[in-house]
Amino acid sequence: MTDSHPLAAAPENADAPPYAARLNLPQREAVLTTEGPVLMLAGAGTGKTAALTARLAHLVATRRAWPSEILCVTFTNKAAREMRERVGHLIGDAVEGMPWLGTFHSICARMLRRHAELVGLQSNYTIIDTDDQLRLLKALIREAEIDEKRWPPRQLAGLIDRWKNRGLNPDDLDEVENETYANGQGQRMYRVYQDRLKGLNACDFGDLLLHMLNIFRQHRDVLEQYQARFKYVLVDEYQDTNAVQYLWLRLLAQERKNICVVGDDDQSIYSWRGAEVANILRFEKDFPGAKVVRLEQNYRSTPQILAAASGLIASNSQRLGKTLWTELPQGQKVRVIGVWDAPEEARRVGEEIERIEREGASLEQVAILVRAQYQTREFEDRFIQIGMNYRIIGGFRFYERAEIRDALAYLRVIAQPQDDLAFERIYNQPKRGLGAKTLEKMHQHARRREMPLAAAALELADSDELPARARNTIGDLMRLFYNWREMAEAVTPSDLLRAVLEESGYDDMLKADRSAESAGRADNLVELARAMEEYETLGDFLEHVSLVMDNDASDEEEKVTIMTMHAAKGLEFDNVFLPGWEEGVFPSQRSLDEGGLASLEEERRLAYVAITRARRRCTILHAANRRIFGQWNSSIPSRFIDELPDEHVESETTMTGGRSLWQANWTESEDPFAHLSESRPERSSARGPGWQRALATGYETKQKRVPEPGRSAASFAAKPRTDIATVARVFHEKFGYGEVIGQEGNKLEIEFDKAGTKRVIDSFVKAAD
DNA sequence: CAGCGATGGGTTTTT
DNA sequence: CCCATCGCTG
Repeated sequence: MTDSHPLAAAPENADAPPYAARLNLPQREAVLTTEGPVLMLAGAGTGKTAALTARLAHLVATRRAWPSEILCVTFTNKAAREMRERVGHLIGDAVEGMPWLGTFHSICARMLRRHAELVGLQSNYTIIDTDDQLRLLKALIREAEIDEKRWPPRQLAGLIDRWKNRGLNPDDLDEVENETYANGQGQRMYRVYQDRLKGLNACDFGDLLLHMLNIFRQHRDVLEQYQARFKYVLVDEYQDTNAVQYLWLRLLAQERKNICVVGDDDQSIYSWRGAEVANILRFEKDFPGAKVVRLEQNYRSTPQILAAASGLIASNSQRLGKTLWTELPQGQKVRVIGVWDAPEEARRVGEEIERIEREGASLEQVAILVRAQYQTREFEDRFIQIGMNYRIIGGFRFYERAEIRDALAYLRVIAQPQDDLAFERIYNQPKRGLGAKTLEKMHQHARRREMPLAAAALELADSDELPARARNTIGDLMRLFYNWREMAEAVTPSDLLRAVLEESGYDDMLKADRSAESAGRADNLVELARAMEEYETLGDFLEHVSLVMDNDASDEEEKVTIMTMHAAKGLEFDNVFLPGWEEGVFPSQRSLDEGGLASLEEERRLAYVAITRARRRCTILHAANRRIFGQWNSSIPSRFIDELPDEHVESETTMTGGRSLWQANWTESEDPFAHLSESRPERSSARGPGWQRALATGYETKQKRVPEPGRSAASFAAKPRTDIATVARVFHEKFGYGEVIGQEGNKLEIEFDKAGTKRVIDSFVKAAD
């Protein structure tokens, strides 16, 4: 790169090792300052990961530390994986010897396996997820005879999480905290929950960190062992650390003080789940003499995008302050488009994407970033209609699906017979005729004999406590488990799973279920078995599944990405669309209500993150009307739009001129109320401004609206299918089963059983059998 | 024990 | 509006 900016005048240093050769001056400084505390303030797109990985490579290459002596912490598995890969490019196979590169949780889980007994666990403890956590809390709340309506389990779960995030054990709660749940029962319930987890030889996500913090605090020898081992500590996304993570890090780094943290206070968007920006703001106090390095040269975005984002974030008061600059050539102004309503917004975005696609852009380089998940629907609907490939990130994760959790529950009971939560999940799944009565009996017996549920079940199978039928069923089930445990010793985890699914009757259950989803469920289980192939032992796999497994669906096809702004952090795209910039939506009303100015500033940081995802083009949209939870709201443009510097923004609205606003864009082929008359006529009688109801109803008298002509590129591209005739039964991923009542090009008109009549692109349906 | 209607709640999300 | 969950009923 040819540097003209004085700060970037990094002399081409022939002596510089390869990993440092392409770094700019501040980056190089961050890499080469190995001793002592370093705070790297890295703005969006300034190459912080490059600096971080180079630093790691430098430490190893100069023999300052073995890979196994470096602690490198990230927040997400994805970040950890990426880091491992990039470090691998720099130092080669030595990266294999980096056991301590990972997320806070996976690193703590690994440590905790070694020291489990210090907190009353065995080393094969189970890590429970939020679903199990909730079910357990619910049971405990019932046992405590607390009104679960007034004091919902979710709330208690939230409180416990927050306490753990702050590093608080049950004994550490003060009166005020205690009072926050069920009139002073918070502390007791927290304690009961922790005790019960120990009994189950289990811990939740928060415990992984809290247990390790407790161990470090109470067992100096253990702490010293790790302090001695970790010669260098590196932390990514430091602005996202919460109190417990901060305390844990501080203990580990306080001896050698070779800690390098990387973060950006302007990108702190997770305070609502316990992250404390304060951690980054006070780093210099915690580690006196810390070297502060600012990375301010942006390599990602055009000057216009950068200026727009910088102008916006300048409205925040609480920040360390950075001045981003770039040498990239001029680009286009940030566009702000005002539309009438959400459907038009989606339509407009679709058109824009088709346009840039025609200009040769890849759909992979297009993202739509929304504030809240519900906003994705509108785009999904629209994209299905025009046949645009898209993927929605977020929502259900693979391992959160019921069938996956069922399968895992079987495996957990096999691996860890004490896991009552898992046993309870599957003892009657598939249905074996064991109901609440039997469960109650098992619980009673288990409590009396102080043994796990599965063990109690085994004993009951040999007693007269239960009716013969239930007794036999349980006996059979326990025999199965006995066999599986033996099998677990001999076969691979994935073969074991296949046997379990077959012999438990789970496969048969899915086969018998003729509903639309069951085929997909079976596929997911096949996929799960396949994912297990790479694990040697069941224990390995179970740990990975609870901590590490995420499904980044590997698609071959190019797709537009639709996701939340939160999920987009750390990513970049050539073209970014930011819909829904309206007061109440973004900034979110709820956020404002709950957190006041601090929340507004966090929303603004979110806007900053969103804009800085864009490399070349950024388009912001706002609609005048939007239906939220069935209610029509008319809205005004987000204050964030006003805060964008005028000279870098180009505004446009479809609602111009003296004509009434809605008419401006209402044509035969494209009317703003298409969605109202489309297949759900009852919608037109929805509550709403009277004039709107009147209009909608009036328009509806035309009955069959001429469907929008296929103006989308995608719909021209595909050839009509000939394998689907009118009146054929078909299945559609989203709308379910239906009957084809018309065909026009590659578009089918289908009367769905559940979803009404819709026009869809034929490639989205398959023949139903 | 399954299936139904009432009910209530509905940002952001990782691990 | 859409959904998940719940308690009641057959």
